[in-house]
Amino acid sequence: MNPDESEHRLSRATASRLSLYLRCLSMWQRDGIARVSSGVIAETLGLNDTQVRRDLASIGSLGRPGIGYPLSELIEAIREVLGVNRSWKTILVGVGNLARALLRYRGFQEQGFDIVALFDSDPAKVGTAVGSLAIRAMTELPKTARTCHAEIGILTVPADFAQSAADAMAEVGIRGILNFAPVILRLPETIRCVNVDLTIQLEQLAFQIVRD
Amino acid sequence: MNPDESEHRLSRATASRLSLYLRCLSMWQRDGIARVSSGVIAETLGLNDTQVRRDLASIGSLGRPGIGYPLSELIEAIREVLGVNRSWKTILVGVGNLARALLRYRGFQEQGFDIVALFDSDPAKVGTAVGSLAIRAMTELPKTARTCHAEIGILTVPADFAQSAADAMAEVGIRGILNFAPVILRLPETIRCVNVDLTIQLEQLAFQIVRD
DNA sequence: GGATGTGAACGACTTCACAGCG
DNA sequence: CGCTGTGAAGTCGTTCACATCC
Repeated sequence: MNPDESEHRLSRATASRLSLYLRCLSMWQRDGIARVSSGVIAETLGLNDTQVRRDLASIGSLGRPGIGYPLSELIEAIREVLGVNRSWKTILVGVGNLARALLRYRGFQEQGFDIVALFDSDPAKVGTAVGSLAIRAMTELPKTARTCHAEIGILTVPADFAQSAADAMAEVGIRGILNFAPVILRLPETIRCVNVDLTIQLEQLAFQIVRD
Repeated sequence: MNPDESEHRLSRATASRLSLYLRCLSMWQRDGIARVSSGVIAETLGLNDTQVRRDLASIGSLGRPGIGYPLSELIEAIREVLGVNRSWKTILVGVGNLARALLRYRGFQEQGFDIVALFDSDPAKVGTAVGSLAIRAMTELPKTARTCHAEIGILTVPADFAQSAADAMAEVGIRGILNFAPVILRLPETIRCVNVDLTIQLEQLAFQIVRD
């Protein structure tokens, strides 16, 4: 909005909380609520209210003293800084149970992640479909991914196939990978990667229980 | 090992990295490697080597100058502080595609997370089985969970059913919940919760791409 | 009174620099 | 020389306290 470039490059800690805010703000928007205060957000998520204000202030002065934040403007502003106020063409490699669970979940589509193609190396799966999406052979990945300008790749393959699938993605201009395989991928510096390792999450849960 | 209580209560940041170390250490163990240095671990994971040494020093002086760390002792020590050098009786509620993906993945079992019972509210599923585990009705949860002393609950139900399923878990002595539903659960202070919200992970990926 | 935004204090985490062992 | 462990310095993130505005 401002003419001056005031993108204060927000910290990763702030960015991950903005996603959380977005979750409860969207919920309240469905409930027809129009305004919200930092105190309510903090209470809901178990955070400090000053922290919420700092995070929200870092994306622009949307709040008004005594009033709070307007819900829809706030949601739009957060979606903008997170980069989800647009559509991301997404491909998925490895159509097992996990992939089917992801495809059934409508939250991705709502947040702009548009899954445009599925790939699998299992010949028995190639040619079948999940919903309205056909499963293609890995050999078709380069051409298909390039023609639909896919930028994000979801990796739901077994561990021993993950690196080669990631390499294939890297070669066709994918800019970010959401990796569910429990391996550490070697990727070019230009490609971002977020790992979802469920064993790690369970270990952290165990740690939190035993440390009490 | 020491007679004095030297549990220096490690930070959450350190704990989450210990899980990462465990991943690559286990990998190297399978490859038959016996020793490892902080530099190699740091390089593999894209971290600073001093940080790796600090983390490892915080769980005991296992390293030897000029030599490195003995792999198997290190793995055992990390598993101990994370609380995964034991078995955790685990129940799962909501047997959809995501649950089937988790059940097929053998990594949980290997790290000591022993899934002992499945529950679902869909009468069509109750009575059927996944692998060797029967799917039970939600009404059986209290008795079953108590008799097998379940301590961890995995929640893979649709969003609108998550809170009530979490309440049911809380009532039977579950100490920690791994929640895959995209909702913020209200839980007693005594119950730990780790949320795996896949939309949040995708948003963080988008953010990392656009911020470059 | 009710709520935001922010300098300043505080605390947590990371990295540097280096002593010391193998 | 290679590598660990750690005081000290530096960086980053959180919380307090309060001026300000509705």
